[in-house]
Amino acid sequence: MKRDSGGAGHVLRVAGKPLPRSFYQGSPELVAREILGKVLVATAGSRQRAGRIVEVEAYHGADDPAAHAFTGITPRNAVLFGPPGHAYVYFIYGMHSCLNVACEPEGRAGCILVRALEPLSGIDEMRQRRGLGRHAPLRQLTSGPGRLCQAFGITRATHNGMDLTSAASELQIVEDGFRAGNVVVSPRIGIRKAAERPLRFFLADNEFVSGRRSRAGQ
DNA sequence: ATAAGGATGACCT
DNA sequence: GGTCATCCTTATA
Repeated sequence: MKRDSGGAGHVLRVAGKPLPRSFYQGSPELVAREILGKVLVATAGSRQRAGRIVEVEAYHGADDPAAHAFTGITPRNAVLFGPPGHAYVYFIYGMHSCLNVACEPEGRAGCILVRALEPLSGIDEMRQRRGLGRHAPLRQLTSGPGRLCQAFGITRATHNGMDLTSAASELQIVEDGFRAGNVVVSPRIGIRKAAERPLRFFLADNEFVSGRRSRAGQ
């Protein structure tokens, strides 16, 4: 797929309906593997942003000390215990939002955290929302969970609990026929508890995966 | 390397 | 009511 310039009035070029609720009913690991390569789409009026999911992490419930759901249901994490396919958005470090998607059947907590996207469309708008210059490298737009939420305008106030499987939803995840190549598994990033579990999944050799690389980028 | 930043939950009184 | 440690990060130097 080609990237567009992100101009106003761009029409969605990713065909297809949002992924169905059944897609999210499995375990977080399973959903994490399968969601790689799918496309996150945010629509606002005639404008839209889209990016391919290239990096995610899986979080469980009572058996995962690093998960928000670990200590049981609270007002903040209630979405995780609800039906799958809904967005769990939380605010962290006083400035960033993070986007998760609830997995597992209703009553069981679990989710995947979206950590990085490859920008596909709405790129100019992403640059604006990120406060970057007109020629900022694409990698600075959506390589990181906070960055991608800023680029897409995702906040807890407007998106927490949103059903991503509804065709009418402002935020959706769709399949566009892309075939994900090799998937790499590693420990999750930035956590202290259960840090050894291999629950981070990303597309091998994709430049938009977050985190430190050998030299280039940041 | 590390400062910035704010919501949350746990634990008090 | 209040305080405090924690937190799935990012942009700087």
